[in-house]
Amino acid sequence: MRISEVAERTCLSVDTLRFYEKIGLIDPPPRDAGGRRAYEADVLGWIGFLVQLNATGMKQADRVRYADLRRQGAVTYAKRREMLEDHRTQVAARLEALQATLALLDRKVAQYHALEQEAADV
Amino acid sequence: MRISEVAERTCLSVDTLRFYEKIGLIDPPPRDAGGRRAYEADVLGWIGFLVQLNATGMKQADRVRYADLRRQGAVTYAKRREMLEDHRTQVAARLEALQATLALLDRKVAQYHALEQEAADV
DNA sequence: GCTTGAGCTGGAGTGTGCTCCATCTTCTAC
DNA sequence: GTAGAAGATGGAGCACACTCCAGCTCAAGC
Repeated sequence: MRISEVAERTCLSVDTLRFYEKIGLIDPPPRDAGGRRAYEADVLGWIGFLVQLNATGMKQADRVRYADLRRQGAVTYAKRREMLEDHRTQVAARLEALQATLALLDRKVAQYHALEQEAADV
Repeated sequence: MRISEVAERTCLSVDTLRFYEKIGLIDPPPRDAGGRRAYEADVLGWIGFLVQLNATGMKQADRVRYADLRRQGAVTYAKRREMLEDHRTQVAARLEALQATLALLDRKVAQYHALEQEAADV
């Protein structure tokens, strides 16, 4: 798979993929005869997971650390599990905050509806 | 209330409060005899709401816009309600994404537990 | 064989949202 | 009345996570 195809399938840009490789999030893929990156299909799952970690607020430095641990294989299972458990805690907290804000927004919207009605009644 | 007290109560820094004032998120408060900001207590609720909007991903430019509308009074009720409804939609989407990731993290953690167990059994 | 487009590299630039700094004034406590 | 903390201002600097650029190579189609 060429880099443009990976970009399309992951909804990342070509530049971002090269950037992720540069900082160690993605392993350098093999190259074709012309020196171009030739990705294996299985990179898509990994990138998808990275995107999800990113979207849920895991910092780049931590994602790099996780990628490093993954590269080291089975001996880092426990450390990787701990990282994911920590992140889980963060995500759960953010989830609660988001739910609280959702409720607040609903109250505010209802308030504005009432105020608009009042103004219209005058 | 002096700026340090507002900072403490809102968990924002003094610098951030002055920055928020500069970009129009907070109205310039009256000053005391020595030229220092003397905040009214009711600013705390507003700042708390701003913090919540920020924490749930509303952009600074949009918060500034909301603050501007608020400053204009009752004639902007409908616009403000629309902004909050739009943000509600965003928050709901992020909530779903977070829930999906939470489930994924749980699966991954369970997988790692199993893998660690396997490794220990060898 | 020439054009066009994709890809390559190293490095500079960008937007967001603060955060820090130098320098000055003012208040409080001793 | 002096030291030291807190506050003020304008502007520079920073961290994060990309994003873009110049200048080059390579491959495929006409």
